[in-house]
Amino acid sequence: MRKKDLNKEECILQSSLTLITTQGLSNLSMSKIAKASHVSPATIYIYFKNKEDLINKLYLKTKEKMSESIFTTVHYQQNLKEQYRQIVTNFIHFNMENENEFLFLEQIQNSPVLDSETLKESDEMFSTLFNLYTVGKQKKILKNSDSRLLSTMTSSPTMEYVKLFHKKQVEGSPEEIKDLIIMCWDAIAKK
Amino acid sequence: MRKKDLNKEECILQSSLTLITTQGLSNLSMSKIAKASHVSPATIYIYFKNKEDLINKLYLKTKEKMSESIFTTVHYQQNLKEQYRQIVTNFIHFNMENENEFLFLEQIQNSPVLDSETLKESDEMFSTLFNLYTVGKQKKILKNSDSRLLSTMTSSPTMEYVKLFHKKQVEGSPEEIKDLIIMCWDAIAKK
Amino acid sequence: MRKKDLNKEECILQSSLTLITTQGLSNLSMSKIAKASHVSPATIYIYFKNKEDLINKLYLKTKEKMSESIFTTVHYQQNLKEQYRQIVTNFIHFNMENENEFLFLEQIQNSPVLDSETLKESDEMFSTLFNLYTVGKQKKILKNSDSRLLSTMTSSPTMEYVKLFHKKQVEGSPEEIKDLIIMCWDAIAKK
Amino acid sequence: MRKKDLNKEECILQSSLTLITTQGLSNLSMSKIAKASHVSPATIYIYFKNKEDLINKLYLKTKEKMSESIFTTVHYQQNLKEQYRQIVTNFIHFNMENENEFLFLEQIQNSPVLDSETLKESDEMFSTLFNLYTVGKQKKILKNSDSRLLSTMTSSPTMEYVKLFHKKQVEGSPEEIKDLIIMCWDAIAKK
DNA sequence: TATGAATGAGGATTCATTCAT
DNA sequence: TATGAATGAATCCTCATTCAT
Repeated sequence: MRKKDLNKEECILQSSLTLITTQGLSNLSMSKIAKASHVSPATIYIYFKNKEDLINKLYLKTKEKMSESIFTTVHYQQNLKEQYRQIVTNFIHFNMENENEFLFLEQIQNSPVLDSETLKESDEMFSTLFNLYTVGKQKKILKNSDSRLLSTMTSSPTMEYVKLFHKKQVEGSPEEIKDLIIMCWDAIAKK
Repeated sequence: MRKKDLNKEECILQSSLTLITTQGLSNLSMSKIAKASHVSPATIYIYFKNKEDLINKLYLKTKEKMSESIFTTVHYQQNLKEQYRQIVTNFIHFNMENENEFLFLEQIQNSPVLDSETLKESDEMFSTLFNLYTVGKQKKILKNSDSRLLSTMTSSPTMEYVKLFHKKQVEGSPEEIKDLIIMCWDAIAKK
Repeated sequence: MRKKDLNKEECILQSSLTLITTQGLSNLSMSKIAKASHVSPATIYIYFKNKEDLINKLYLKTKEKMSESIFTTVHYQQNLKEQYRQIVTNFIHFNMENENEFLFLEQIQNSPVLDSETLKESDEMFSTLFNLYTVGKQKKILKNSDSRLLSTMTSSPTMEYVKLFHKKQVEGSPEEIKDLIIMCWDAIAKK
Repeated sequence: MRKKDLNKEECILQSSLTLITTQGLSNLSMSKIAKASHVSPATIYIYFKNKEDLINKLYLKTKEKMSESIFTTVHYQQNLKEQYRQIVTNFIHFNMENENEFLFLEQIQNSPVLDSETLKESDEMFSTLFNLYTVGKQKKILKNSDSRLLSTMTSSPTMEYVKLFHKKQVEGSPEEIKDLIIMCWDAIAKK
């Protein structure tokens, strides 16, 4: 008996990602995925319990890829603001360099297809960032708000910025990005 | 001859709104809307060209309702920061008091079903706010960023806050809201 | 109380004819006719019992128009062959000059929507021609076949010729037409 | 894995043929076909791209069946007139013995659902006959007309004859058929 | 007469999923 | 593991026709 072919699973996920970004989440169908992956519809069900499961796994995989890209180059011995700066910079670059992943995440973020388990796992990947907020609040560097609010204060404008970048309505220059990050920091930092 | 029944159109839109917030945009179907509106599927097509048209019109109607609620009580003779405070307060309250509308807008904001014409019309409803940003930048009160970024800097965290409110994870007290708005202002104001 | 507006009936029939020739009989719908005639769907039902009735009446009207065009200029004092020549020439010219009517008749000829009453009425319009065949057989000028066969022997190749003409695969010159008619005559004439 | 069931495809085509001849092409629907074939509507789409494709394939299959029946027993060493006689006799018999196929072809011949590719393929099946016309013209046996006209000169009256036969308005006796074929030959033969 | 609204039934097609191999 | 066939349910939408005015 053969092992599950990881390449095949990978391939299915990759095709799904592309289909979602090109045709929209609501136009995604299992048979389209099958066709795009050069695989039988039935095969997809070997790797994924159902469509919902597939999408949730794709979400997790994408978030994981992003999290790796964001956190691995951070120097945790540096001060908090500098860590923040590095992380957010990485975040912006990841989304600028991976348009497919960016478009996918944008579409899926508020979708009801993401189940709570998935959302929890996803949050855990970004616990580093949440810790940073918690510590920042303890050290009286950051405003004493709910960490989710502090988090949005950064993620939303940066995502918006990247969207403008992909629409070529914004340059994406280091200066611009620096300014953006400063703005975000100001929003969460204690005055 | 019979006249178009405005109640019927209203009813269809209302049912759609409810269905979207309870079952999700991707589970919305014309026959479900028909059933919920106690109307034949064919009747919907008298009032709306197709499903896309219906959703776009629902979006516009909702945005219009919101815009009215937000802008009508603003005192434009007051200074810019105070105007901002009033608008954002109204915005938060509208979304707290109209959970259905809030949930709908959250789901639809990044959806590809919204056509450019609709987005343009929607933007025009909020031109007041954009003018405020423009003026603020001219008066050197606000940071010199793209207005869409300044806008996101406010809308994203407030929407996030309202989400937490509906999940009963924040209080929604006047103090909390005041703090939130201050945080938003700090993010966009020149130091 | 107003009279039925004959122009309106005429207009509905005309629109139907055009719709059938441009979009095909199977794509004809009452609402399309209504739209094309600038009339309410309900209005059509004042003039026609139903869709079938409309089509049958359109068929009769078209056949009548054709029959008038074909038979009025025939000189019945002339000999049988000359009468035949005139009639067939008129038939060909009518179909060359009225492409819409030609295309309509082609589409409808073998359709089951034509009821027997309509077919009978239509046949009666062309009784002149059938008489000609009967007389011809009596006078031993024509072959002693069923008149319907003799009739087809003429109508089919001439219709085919006109089809080629409208497809611009045939000239439509008087000589060509003369040859065609000779061929038809040879097919039915006693040797 | 399962193989495509040729019987199923055959069955779908057969059901379609019957439905068309009994209820008319315009009353044909995919769900009716599904029901008549004891198959899910979705299954039809495994074998045919869509309704149009199904009809076109049914047309080709029917024409093929006819072409086989017409041409296989012809003795091509015999003279042209004799070949013609054999072919036309076969043609008439095929249509007399296969009423369903006959009625189907009559309905579909001038229908716009037949695409040009199908018509081309169909023509190629009958190239034998066209060659015969071409050779006949070269040998000065046949009139020098467009082969499509010569062809119609035979097919139309024979089809009409068969129609009368099925309506029992004509005997179908060998003598009648012989006379009919003579009439057709006279129409195309050089005098 | 004339009409726009209204509709249940049905149109073609695709869906997510399972079956049989 | 892998698959193409198979499917009932669902999709959006249009139909011919009638209603109420």
